[in-house]
Amino acid sequence: MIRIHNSLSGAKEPLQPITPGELRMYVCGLTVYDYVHIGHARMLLVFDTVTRYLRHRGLRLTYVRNITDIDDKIIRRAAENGEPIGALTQRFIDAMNEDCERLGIARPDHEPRATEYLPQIIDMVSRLLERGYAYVAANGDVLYAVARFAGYGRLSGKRLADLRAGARVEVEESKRDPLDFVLWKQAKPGEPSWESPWGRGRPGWHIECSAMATTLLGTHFDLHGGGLDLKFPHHENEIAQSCAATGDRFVNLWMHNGFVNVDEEKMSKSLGNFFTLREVLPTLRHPEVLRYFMLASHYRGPINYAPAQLEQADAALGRLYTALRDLPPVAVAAASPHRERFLASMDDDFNTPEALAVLQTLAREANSARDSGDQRRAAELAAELTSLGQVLGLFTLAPGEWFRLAKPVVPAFLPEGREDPGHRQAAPPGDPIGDAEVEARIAARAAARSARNWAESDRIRDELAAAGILLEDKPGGETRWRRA
RNA sequence: GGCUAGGUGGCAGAGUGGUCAUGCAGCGGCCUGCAAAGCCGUCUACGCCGGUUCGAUUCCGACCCUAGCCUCCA
Repeated sequence: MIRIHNSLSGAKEPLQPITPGELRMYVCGLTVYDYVHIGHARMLLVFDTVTRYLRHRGLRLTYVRNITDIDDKIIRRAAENGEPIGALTQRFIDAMNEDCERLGIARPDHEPRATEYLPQIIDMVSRLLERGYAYVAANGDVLYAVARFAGYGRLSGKRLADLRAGARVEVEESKRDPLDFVLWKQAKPGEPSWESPWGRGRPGWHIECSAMATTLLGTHFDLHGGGLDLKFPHHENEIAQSCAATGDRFVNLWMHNGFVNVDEEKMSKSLGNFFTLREVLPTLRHPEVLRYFMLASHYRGPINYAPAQLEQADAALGRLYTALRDLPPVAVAAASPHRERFLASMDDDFNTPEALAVLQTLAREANSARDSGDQRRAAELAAELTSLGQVLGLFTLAPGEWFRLAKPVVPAFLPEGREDPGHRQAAPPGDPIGDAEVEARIAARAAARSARNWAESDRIRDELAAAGILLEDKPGGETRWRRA
């Protein structure tokens, strides 16, 4: 049985699909006005893992991840760039898709854009007005009347009185309650707008998700995810809107992924401590390193982004690839204690660190079997390792390919006014060497070795090492190499 | 101020009322011409103070500390 932590109850709950064998999941995606950063990547990877695993478990899953392509920041950024809004959003949607492809993140089944759902949004706002959950304010905006919704605050564990007391924002006088939020904004000159019963305007952020989710997945579906920062107020508001408009339950289970921190602080634009995938990926041997790094921590906890940690992930993943080398492909056993432990870990609220521990154990046992000469057993364990790792999106490379990839040498990139967090990597002192040249020098070394000329043999090895090429002499006399 | 998560060995990071996380780094050994990789062993961790218990890192209470949310944010 799969158990998932539900933010609504604060406890792990058994996953019970509304329709047996079938799941529907909505995840709040990105507002597209800039490149994807590591924090976004975590959300994308977490729900990619959830998707992969639930499907691996034989459930049919419809995965919806929206795109917010109209909002204040987009409008502002487009104006700054002197770029049409549609061009800006399309540019960053394309960039996001490229980034996802590099990371092996599968496209959702549906990727609705807010601007394609105006009729549904307007319809939902109308219903909220009809049912008395919304009102037209003096300035023409349509607002949600938070006090009308009995369950408000349940998801975030907040009480209306506490929220009002803690309000740190100046209250707009048009609001009846400081907590009321905008469903429909009146158009301002020069801003994109759509016709509505309340005049030209554009939708508030929260209503977009309610409209897209209920349109694509129905008024009651299984899972809803997003970053922890969306829990309040965005998801709280989604619940209020959707339940009030449809009278249905909306979502059974809410999942929230933790933040990516830098120096124990949340990665965010305002702190200037964010790193985009376009900056980070070129510092890694392969995008899988980032995936391994993310999987090595539980999805709900915070993770601290630091190059040293990515180094550790590189080493740990490299160890797995090492165990897979030079073994013949064999069929994967249908059942095994390792597979059981892997599934039990993942069934327990997607405990990926525990699942990775299973993979590492498989690697050790495969190496051990190989050491004791049991190639057959080693191959079986390696096959199992590969198959389980692929459930998590690992092992997209053949083992041999991994060892041909070098950790790249990149210049440091420093956000304004910040210390170098350690991205600068020293280039190997020697010149980079191509594969053919490496092979030639290894041949020369083999000749020296057979002549028992250890001085020459070691000289060649040191020379290669200086250029980032590491050699391993196998028992049969064959030498294999990898890039450091 | 209100609310919510946390504080685990040199580092990262799971987990559990009483033999094992796991990886990285270190140390010793095996293997190797020497290495590398690998294997074996080792390094005896659970913020602080009480309580419950035969026994607590794990349960309860207080305290200290950290982060997050309460404003846009994955």
